Amino acid sequence: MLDQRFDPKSAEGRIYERWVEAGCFRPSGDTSAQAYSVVIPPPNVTGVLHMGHALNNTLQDILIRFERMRGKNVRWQPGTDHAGIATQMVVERQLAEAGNESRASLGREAFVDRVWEWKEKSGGQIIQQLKRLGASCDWENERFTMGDRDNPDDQMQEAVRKVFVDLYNQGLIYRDKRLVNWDPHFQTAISDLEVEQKEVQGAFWHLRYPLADGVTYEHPVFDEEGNPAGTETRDYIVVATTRPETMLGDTGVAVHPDDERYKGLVGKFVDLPIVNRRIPIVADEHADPEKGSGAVKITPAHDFNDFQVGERAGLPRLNILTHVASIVDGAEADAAGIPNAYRGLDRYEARKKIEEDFNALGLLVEIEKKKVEQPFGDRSGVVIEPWLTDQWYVNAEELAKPAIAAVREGRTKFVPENWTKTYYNWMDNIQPWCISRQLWWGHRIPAWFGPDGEIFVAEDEADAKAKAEAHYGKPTELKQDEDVLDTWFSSALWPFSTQGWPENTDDLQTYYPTSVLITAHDIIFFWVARMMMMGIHFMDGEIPFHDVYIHALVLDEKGQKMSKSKGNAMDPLELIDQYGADALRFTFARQAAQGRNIRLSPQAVEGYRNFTTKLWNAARFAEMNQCEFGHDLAPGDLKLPLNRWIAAELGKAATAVTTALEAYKFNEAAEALYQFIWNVLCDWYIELIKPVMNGEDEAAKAETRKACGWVIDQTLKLLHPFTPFVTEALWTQTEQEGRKRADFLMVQDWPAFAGAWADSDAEAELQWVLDTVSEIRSTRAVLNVPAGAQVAASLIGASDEVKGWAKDNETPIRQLARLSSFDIAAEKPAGAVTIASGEETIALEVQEFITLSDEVARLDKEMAKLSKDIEGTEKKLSNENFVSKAPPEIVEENRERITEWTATLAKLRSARDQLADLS
RNA sequence: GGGCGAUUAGCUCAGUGGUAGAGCACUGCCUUCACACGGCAGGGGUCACUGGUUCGAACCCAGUAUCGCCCA
Repeated sequence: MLDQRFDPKSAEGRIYERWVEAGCFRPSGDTSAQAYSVVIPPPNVTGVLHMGHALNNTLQDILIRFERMRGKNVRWQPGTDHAGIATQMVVERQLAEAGNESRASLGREAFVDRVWEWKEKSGGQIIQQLKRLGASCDWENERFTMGDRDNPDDQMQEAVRKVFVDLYNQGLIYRDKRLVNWDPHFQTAISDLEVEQKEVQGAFWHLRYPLADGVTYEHPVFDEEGNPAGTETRDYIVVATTRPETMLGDTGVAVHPDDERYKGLVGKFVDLPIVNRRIPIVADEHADPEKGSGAVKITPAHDFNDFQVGERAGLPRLNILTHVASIVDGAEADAAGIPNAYRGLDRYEARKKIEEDFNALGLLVEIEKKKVEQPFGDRSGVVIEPWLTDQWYVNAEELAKPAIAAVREGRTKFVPENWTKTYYNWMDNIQPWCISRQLWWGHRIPAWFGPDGEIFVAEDEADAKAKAEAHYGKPTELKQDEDVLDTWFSSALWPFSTQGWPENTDDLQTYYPTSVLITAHDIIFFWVARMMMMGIHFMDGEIPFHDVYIHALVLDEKGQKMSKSKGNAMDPLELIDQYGADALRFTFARQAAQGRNIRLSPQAVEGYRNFTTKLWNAARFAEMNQCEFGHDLAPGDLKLPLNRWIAAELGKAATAVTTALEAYKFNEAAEALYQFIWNVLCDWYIELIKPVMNGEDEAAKAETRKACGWVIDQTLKLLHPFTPFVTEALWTQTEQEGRKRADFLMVQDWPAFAGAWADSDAEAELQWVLDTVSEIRSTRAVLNVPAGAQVAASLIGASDEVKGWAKDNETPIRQLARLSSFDIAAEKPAGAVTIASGEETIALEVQEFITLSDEVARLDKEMAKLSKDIEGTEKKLSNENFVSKAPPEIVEENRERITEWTATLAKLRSARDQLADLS
């Protein structure tokens, strides 16, 4: 006997264990079956499960379970990425807390050992959390982007080395000195995507730069109202900057070529104050005449725009900052002519001093407070410095070409389709990808330097040495590059490295390309773009995934992004504790409409928990009524219209779910199931079979027990991808003597009925029963007939077919509508209230319970509505254009409506007239 | 500045050309033998606005407004 309700807390873990033990998550390995593969977007090894993960993995699991049940050879590839900065951060913090030890004091090797230890012990928490969600990943094939600690020949590492070496040999990886986003806190380069532009309170410093060589010019001036007031002679030019300290590195001033004010100054020079550097005034369109004075200082070594201006104008690049963002000292400072007072100052101290010194020199025009955009490191939270360094780059532009083409040609499709634009937009403007990081945790770059700086790129040191010997003509000492690769460099290989590449394994053959990548839009650049580039390049032009499904972001109830700092983050694990994983999953599915974000509220989750309870109780009812589970049924097996009808409804639901899932319309699939289970199966079918179960007709009982058990079995299958735990629990617990469940629900065959159970006769009959019951109930309620009162009813003017339906369904109708009798009559009993619908009439003998005014109101209201509907439809039909141009079936439909409504209206009017007589 | 999206019931949202829907909330009734995490019945909407296309528009087109996200 089933408990009164499902207890997720005690059941979920146990069920999951049983699946794992039975190896249910393994690919079937059936090579005759179609392969279906998905790689998990590998979560960060330091990560904990947040709502985004929960949604992402729920959707993946729904598809995975669905396709597994459809008999495909399914691999859901799990794993984590090694998250260079994040992981290094965690371990450094631990070291500091534990014994005030630093990364530097420990040394590289020992530090990396510590990171591995941390990873073994506490890394990958999120993997355990995914299991609580019910994720049916192929855990036995779990991968880590750093591979295996104890095995330097590990294939995950080999893949990274091979990709690097190959791309280098193909000229697609190179070393270059460019501006990078430098994180002065972590002292490494970071990617554009790890930089967040944030608006903060800042200022524009308006500075006077004196013109060199005694040059002067006429500058327009304005009066207090802002009207032109002639010109004044100036021997200086004003520049505005948000970062005054960078003036130490200025090597030019730019004005717009069309700016009349400064036309005469182009080609002249400025004496840069403080450093006394003579720098040119150049014309460049980067200068915006509308902004500030229209003249901008150019610091090519410390600003991305200025870098380009400098390149166009041939300006030198002067570095003035160290790796911790203080002003340079020593030879570099000598070369740049930086005064001693500035050397070694932190960037913000330098800013203050520049301000003071300009003020003292009378060269500070004003400090204009305003909001400015500043780049921040997303992990360090400090302001990023554009910094000139030697780094390794991937020629992303070249790799992007086939990746763009693959989408243009439809070989990879975005769902919803509008994300292709975002993809193109980024890919079309892609910048060289800086792949080196000044970290210790990561894949060490397989490049060695000779004493003269000659570079030898090779998969291992021996190979590099051999190359060096060939180059120098003798064995030569080499030094490996200190840097590691961007984490995303290895993640980009995920769809093929996880399947055994560079070996041409069976897995690779079978599971690449993957079927679909499921991710959120904010990761298109990180994931999709990079995997596309690497996948196509290294897999002979074969795309890494056929579809890319972009799902919503999960927002809080107010529609705001969840974040720790805002304090509005909901913990998926807490919701799972409270309502069960199934409830959370179903909530996601139900709300995952394409192209729209999800606002999550605990109340919604509670509602779907109630839904699972509803299902549970339906099964409980079936069990209490000796329904038979665990058997097959064919369309001819059912004779009773009631059972044929529910089978037909089930068939429709199954088709709806299948079609929706095939199109990634999770919300439609969930909706179809919700409607079927609650509003059809529970609200009607179970209520309708109660009289059968309590009745005397043993044959009907036997068939209904079979039908009901079978329908619930099929329903469990259909619902399983969405709510795996409660459905599996029901599957197990409804196992009956003599009908053992052959296997877990999760490995059952997906119900694929096509139209086999469609049954228009049964559907018409039951639809009539449902309508009849609803109309009687509604009339009773409107007329305030006491809920418990049993009233006599009769059916008048029905066709023979309807009379037959009425007779066959007399008992259920009586029970559901609370009738003492339901007879077929020739005419309305005196005083009875009538329900008019088309040709037939139902008379309710409720005189003793009702007031005349209620009945008058009921009839008037219905007549008013009908009249309005008729009027509208008549108007439509009187329009010649409508009749001639609209499809005939639509016209016909409208004509039929009029006929039916008119008949009903006439009956209502007659009932109303009789009432008027009574009063 | 560029791109994308949203605007439908009190709230959260479905609905891509043919009589406006769901969940929650709300109102009334019901301790009916699966379920009060429940049942039955109800109330509630100029589908943001303005034009256009069409026999017919929440839906297609153009524009406006407001809000959001991404990129520069």
